[in-house]
Amino acid sequence: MRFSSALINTLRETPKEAETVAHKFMLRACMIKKLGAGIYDWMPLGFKSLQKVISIIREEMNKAGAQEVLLPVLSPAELWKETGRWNVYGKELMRIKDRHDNEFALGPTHEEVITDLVRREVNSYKQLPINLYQIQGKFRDEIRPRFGVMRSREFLMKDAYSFDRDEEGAMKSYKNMFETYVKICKRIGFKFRAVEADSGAIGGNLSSEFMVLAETGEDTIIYCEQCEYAANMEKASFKKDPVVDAAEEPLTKVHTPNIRTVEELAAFLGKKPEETAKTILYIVDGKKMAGAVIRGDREINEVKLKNALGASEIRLATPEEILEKTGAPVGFAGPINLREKGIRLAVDETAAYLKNTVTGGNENDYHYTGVNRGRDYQENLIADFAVAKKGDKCPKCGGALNEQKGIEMGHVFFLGNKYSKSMKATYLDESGKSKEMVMGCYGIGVSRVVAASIEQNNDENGIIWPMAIAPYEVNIIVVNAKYKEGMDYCETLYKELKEAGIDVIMDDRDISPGVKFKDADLIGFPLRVVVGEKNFVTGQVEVSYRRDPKNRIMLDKNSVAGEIINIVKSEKTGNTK
RNA sequence: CGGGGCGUAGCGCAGUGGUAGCGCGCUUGGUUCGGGACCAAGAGGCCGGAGGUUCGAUCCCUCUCGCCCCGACCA
Repeated sequence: MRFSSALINTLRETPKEAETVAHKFMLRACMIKKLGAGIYDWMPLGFKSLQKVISIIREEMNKAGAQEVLLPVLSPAELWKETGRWNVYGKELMRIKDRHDNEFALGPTHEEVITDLVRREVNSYKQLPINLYQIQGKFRDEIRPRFGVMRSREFLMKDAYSFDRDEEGAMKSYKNMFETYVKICKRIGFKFRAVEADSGAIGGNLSSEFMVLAETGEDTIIYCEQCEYAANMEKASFKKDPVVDAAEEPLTKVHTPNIRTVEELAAFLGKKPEETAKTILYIVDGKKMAGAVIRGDREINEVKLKNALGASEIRLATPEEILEKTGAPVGFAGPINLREKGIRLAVDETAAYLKNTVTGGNENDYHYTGVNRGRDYQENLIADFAVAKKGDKCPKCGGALNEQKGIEMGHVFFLGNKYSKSMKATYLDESGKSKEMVMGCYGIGVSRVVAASIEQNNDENGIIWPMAIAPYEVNIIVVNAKYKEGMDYCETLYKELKEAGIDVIMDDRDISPGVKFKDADLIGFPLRVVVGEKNFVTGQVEVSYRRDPKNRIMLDKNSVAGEIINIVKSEKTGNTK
């Protein structure tokens, strides 16, 4: 490509909407243009990178034995009603009606559609296992689209679905995809980490997220400094403190006027926050109230709590609801006599074994001391729903846990029979018996991958593309387009590289050299060839890496093509230095 | 959904009750040519939309649409 004819309008100033590094540079480098909130045009330069990501994913998926399909974006509401997700998926599901008032969803993911396809086409154990995937635009009506292409309402996704005869086979498929994702991340050049994750609206009970490590990531990863344990904060657990054995004290009601927070309460009673237990009231699935008891110094992880309660949605109860149901204002809820008021009681492991703790009295201005579970109150369930944080102990080895931010580029799920059951996706085994297929599903946010890569590879001047997904691998800069000998040489070099299969762009624009250098840095082509008159008259041409701009290598003009071809080929096959 | 903010040229911004400017970018000509050069001449705007007040509105008022940020976290 000649720069002079490419649609690359770089911007000197950052459009004000951009927050993150990747978003800023993608806009300035003319990779994407905004059409609306969370809706973007992919410009030629951005699309080239996107296509390279697509190619890598496609190659690895094919190598893993998956078959590519293309499913419709538009899917009938009936399919979603069959699995119940028409309601469960919530407002994030984009819904439309046709002229006959029939309802449709714009696919945010395709479990229903693929399961429907497979139940119609696959009937025999001989056809299993099978793994089908597609690369396609997905639609999600995000609460708040953000960071450009990182969280947008329409985005490109690779989604794959595996169908197996049994759990054992499905686990093999899952591991196969896990390994494939590792390969994809490595080829793209990510610094990443695979972590245990919550399954969210997709379902299933085993899942791993592939996190690209970056400060601007929206997810927090909890990992162990000593062993392999790593989990999304939504899922992460930690080793609980040992149970302290102490003689049970009598239950005592204490007047605690205007004492509402744990800090106030602990100070008032001369105790530490971890010697108290707080009770937080939730509304489960929009109807019933539930109480969650946790140690005073701990925070509730609502994702874990929601799972423990078997709920699809929970929210904090309002002060009015609390007063009406418990008879006490906010700040005085406690587990004692709560179940008698028809409130389900979940107790976190941090609070379950506390001896002689302090809780709310369910009465204005009163708390209890000397509270012991079993003697003073009975729970519906004990579970782990506390937030794990930096400094906690690893649940596997007891080592110190630490935190870091990450961008979720992919997610693999072991689904089990969630969809095959509700949608009756069955096959006949050797004995003619009908059995449910066991499924897995595997997603990669393809457009997000491009942004995540930039987030991980940049400096103050712009993007630093890894060779594998750079829009162009090499940029040839003619310092002065009117210098005929230099220009002629560049033309020859350009053709030679192109013929050798190198993705090359030549900046042949008749503008001052500073602009060309600035654009080269901003867009971030991995390799730069500079042909300037002063060097060229002595037969020298300068080559440099974007990632190491100060290191300029002077080459004989006749050896440039060969060198470049070697560098690009070796970097693309993963031999990066 | 709650709170805050912003809509004026492609991008970044000024501005005024009498229908608009600046910088960058763009076009043309010329001089430059190794880190966003210079001179000259140009093109480009229903001042987000609708209604109202007014002799007159981009400006004041009302509504609306769009966009951005923060929050939707606790006893």
